[in-house]
Amino acid sequence: MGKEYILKTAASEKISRLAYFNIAISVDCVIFGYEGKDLKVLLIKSDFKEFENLNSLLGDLVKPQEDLEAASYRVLKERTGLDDVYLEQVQTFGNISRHPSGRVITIAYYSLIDIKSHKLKLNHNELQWHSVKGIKKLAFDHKLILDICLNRLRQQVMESPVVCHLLPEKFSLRELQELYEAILGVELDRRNFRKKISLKEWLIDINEIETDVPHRPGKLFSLKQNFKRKIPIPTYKN
Amino acid sequence: MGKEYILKTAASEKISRLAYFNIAISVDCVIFGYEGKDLKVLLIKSDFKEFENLNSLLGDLVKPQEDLEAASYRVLKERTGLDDVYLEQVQTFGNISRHPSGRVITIAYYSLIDIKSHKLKLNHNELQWHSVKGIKKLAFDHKLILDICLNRLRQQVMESPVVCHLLPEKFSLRELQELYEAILGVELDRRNFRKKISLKEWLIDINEIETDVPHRPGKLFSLKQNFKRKIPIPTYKN
DNA sequence: TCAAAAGTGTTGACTTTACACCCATGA
DNA sequence: TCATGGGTGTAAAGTCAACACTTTTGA
Repeated sequence: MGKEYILKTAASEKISRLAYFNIAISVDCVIFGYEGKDLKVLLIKSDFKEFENLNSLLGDLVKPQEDLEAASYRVLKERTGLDDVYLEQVQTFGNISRHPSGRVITIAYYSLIDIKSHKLKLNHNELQWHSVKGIKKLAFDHKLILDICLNRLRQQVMESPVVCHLLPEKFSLRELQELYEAILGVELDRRNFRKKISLKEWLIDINEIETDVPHRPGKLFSLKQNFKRKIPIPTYKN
Repeated sequence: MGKEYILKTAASEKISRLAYFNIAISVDCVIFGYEGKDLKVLLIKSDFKEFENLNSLLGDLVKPQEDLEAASYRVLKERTGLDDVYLEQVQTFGNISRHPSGRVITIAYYSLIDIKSHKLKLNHNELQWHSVKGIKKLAFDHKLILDICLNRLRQQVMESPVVCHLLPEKFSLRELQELYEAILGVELDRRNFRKKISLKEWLIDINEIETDVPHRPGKLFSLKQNFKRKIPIPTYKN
């Protein structure tokens, strides 16, 4: 059609986009932990009057010069003091009415941390671990975000050893099995579970055994180095 | 710690967030099609001087009052004239340097459309179908986005019948198998493929047969109604 | 009658599940 | 010596992969 196509330049685009500059971007982190055979999530009491007495996920606005992952890491670091954490992007939520103070699009990440070995600075009692099972209602659309992240975690459990990040560095196969059972909400057969795990070759036998258990101690394992942290995303070359 | 927590209200938040209002949001659609036993993607010649002579995905900025899915549908509608399209969010890309004109975070969707039965209004020759196989380089980080969407599509192929949206309403099992082969890049055994598909119970036998084929015509099938469009996401109640 | 694809079952290999006993340790 | 979980193998069921011939249609 007769329309002329004039090439834009970065500079001209910058100007024409001003009309769109009233959307805010945040990240929300579904921080999973595991303790007492129970999958937990770290929540904070909402500081929004609209959601008084409800908990919410941990999140923050993304800074103009900050990558999305960096923002998530910052939230984790600020809230838990941890920086060696498994983190994965799950989904972006952007309904126009999801936030009472205006248009806020949020990119949801889940992360997996070991509650016990990193005693995190729960710097005030409004920040606490909650059993995932017991959570009925959260501020904003955070219950939906939690549910979707939990689904993602469940999908990943059998395909990748990421869930080991919920356990201490060294763990027994029993602990790992209990973790799987907590995430999936099913009971697993011990022999079959061990067989399956050993076939995957995710773990190394570190030649140590449990201590302080009131029964025969089990062998301890560690996640192989190459499975730690995120599977690298394909790098981008142009 | 001694810090006082004052409840925010929507109104006070709105003001304090002004500092963040210089990030733009876009959606990019990886529009897959299928023709001549080849998986294709709809690309447009980039109108950015920085990417002269490169193609890019179809996308647009999200309007302040527009849901993310709505923005993707709008892009599809504007570019293809279609509005009954399968659409799925894949991932969000937000590296600070991914766009030459400033901070643009993009939410990538893939969509599946049937090239033949909806002759789309390719309103100028800068908008064209390209074989996915032959694409080496695209504008921005669009090659990365394409690769990740293609991976997602490949994952979905065996778990869900969404790929049928790439075929006409009525199709033969041969056509479906060829589509699977094109997406996965492998050859499949005809008997095993048919067995597997019939076990899934995704299709209904509509009691029609192919016409205009120079050989014995095959039976035609249709995707069962409940598998059309997106699997509904869990609704959110608070 | 030829060319082309439709339609259809069986076998062996492999994977998954169900299941039970003896062992090592701490209390 | 008891209670607790550690550690291990096998058989049956189910799933997956490989493979070939007859049928139907149009040209």
